[in-house]
Amino acid sequence: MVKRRKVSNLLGLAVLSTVSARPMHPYEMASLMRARGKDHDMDIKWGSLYTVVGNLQKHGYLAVEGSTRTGSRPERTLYRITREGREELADWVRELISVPEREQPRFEAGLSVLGALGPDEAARLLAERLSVMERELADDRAALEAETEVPRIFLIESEYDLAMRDAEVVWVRGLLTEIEDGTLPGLDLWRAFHDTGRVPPEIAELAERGASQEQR
Amino acid sequence: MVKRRKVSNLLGLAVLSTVSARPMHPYEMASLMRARGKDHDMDIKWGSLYTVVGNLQKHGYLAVEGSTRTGSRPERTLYRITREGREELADWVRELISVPEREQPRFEAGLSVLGALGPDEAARLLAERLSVMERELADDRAALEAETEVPRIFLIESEYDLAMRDAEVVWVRGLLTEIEDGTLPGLDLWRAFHDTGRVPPEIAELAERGASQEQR
DNA sequence: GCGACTATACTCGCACACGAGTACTCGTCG
DNA sequence: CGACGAGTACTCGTGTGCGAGTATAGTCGC
Repeated sequence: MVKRRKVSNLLGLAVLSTVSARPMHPYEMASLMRARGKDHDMDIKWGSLYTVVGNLQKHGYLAVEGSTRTGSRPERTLYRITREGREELADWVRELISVPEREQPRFEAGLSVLGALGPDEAARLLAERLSVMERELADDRAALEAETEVPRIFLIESEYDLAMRDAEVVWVRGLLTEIEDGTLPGLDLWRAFHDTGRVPPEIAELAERGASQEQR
Repeated sequence: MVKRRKVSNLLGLAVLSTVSARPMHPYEMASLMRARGKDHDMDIKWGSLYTVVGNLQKHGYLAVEGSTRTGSRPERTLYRITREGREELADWVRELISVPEREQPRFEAGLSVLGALGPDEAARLLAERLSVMERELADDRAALEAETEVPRIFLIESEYDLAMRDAEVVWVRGLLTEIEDGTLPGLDLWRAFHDTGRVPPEIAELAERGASQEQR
C-alpha cells in the first residue's frame, strides 16, 4: 500500500518543502528549518542532510542551479526544486495525510514489557513521566497561545502535537490511578509474578493465545 | 539525558524480554513474539533479529547455552539471558517509562507541510484518513473487548495504542470540520497561497519568527 | 594586531538495519 | 510415490543514517 519512496528519510520532505520557496544551498535550508523550529529542538543531522540532498538530486527532485563561493570558503552549491520534485512533495504529503500508519512509539514498547518491573516501581516511574510531561506541555502550550499573530494553520502540527501529548497525559494519569488504588484488574497477579518471579501457567497460556488474536 | 545503549534497536528489548522466560534459539524467539502479536502484524525483520541477538551476546546480555541440531538442519544456537541482560532489560524499561521522549510521527511531518496542498484536497485526504482509522479502530477495539480472560495489564500497550488512536481521530475530525465549515482562522490565506502560489510576505515573516519561539 | 571564539559549510567513515536469498526438511495430496 | 508448498533456521550484501571531525571566515576583546 505504502509506495516505497526513492528517498525515504523524512528530512527529505522538509528539504523539498523548504527549497520549494526559492533555490538555496544545503546549509541555508538547515538554517531556515531550524529558524522555524521545523526540527522542534531535534537538531539537524548534518550527515543526513547532505546525503539526503544528494539523493534528492540523484533522483531528479532537485537540480543544481549553480555554485558560488565567497573568498576561499568551501563552495556552496545552489539547488532548485524540479517539477518532479514538486510532484514528489505533493504526492508524499498526500500519502502521509491520507494513509494512517501504525508506528511503534518507544513508550508503547516500554509498556509491553512493563511486567519486567513490579507495580510499585512502575507507578513511581509513571508518576515521574507524568510530572515531566505536564510541565513541558504547559510551557509549550503557553508558548503557542502567546503566538497570536500567525494564523493557526501555519502551526497546525504543533497543535496536533499538543493534543496527542494531552491525550497521553490523561491516559497515563488514569493508569496510574488504577495502579495506586488497586482497581486495575490483574494487579494481584502482576505483584505475585514479580515477587515469585514466575507467572501462573494458565495465564501464560492465555496471554499467548489471546494476544495473537487482537491487533488484526 | 537518554543514555546511549550498547544495543539501541527496540527489537533487542523484545528479545531480552522474551528470553527472560527460558533459554531459546533466535527463531523460537521470533515465533513467540509473533504468536503474541508483539510485532502487531509488522513481520519480524530477520536480518535485524540475528544482528541484534549477536550484539546482545557481544555485550554480555545474552550467553550461548549450547547448540543442538536435528538431522542435517542448520544448527540452532541456544541463548540464555545473563544477569547483566536482566539488569539492562529493567533499566531500559525504566527509561522508556519514565522519560517522555519527543518523537516525530509521520503524520505530524505531513501536517507541517500541508501548505503544499490546497485546503479542499487536504480536507478530502483527512476524511479518507478518518474513515480508515475509524474502521480499524472499531475492529481492534472489538477484538480487545472480546478478550475477557486475560487481565488488562497483560494487554496494557494495546489499550494505550487504542487511546492514542482515539485521540487522533477526535483531533482530525475537529480539524476537518473547521476546514469544511470555514471556521479555521487563516483559511482564506491558505487558499490564496495555494491559488496564487505565493504567500503574503508579512505572513512569511511572521511564520518564521513565531515558529522559532514555540516548542522550547 | 593578535589570539580566542563562534559561525559557516561541509566530508568521511562506521555501524547498523533490513530485504532478499539460501538450503534443507517435513507433511500432504493427487 | 514423487512433487510441491509451507515451515525452519539462518546468511549476506546493500543502503543509509548520523556523529564526529575539518577548515576557513568573520568578530570582539584587550
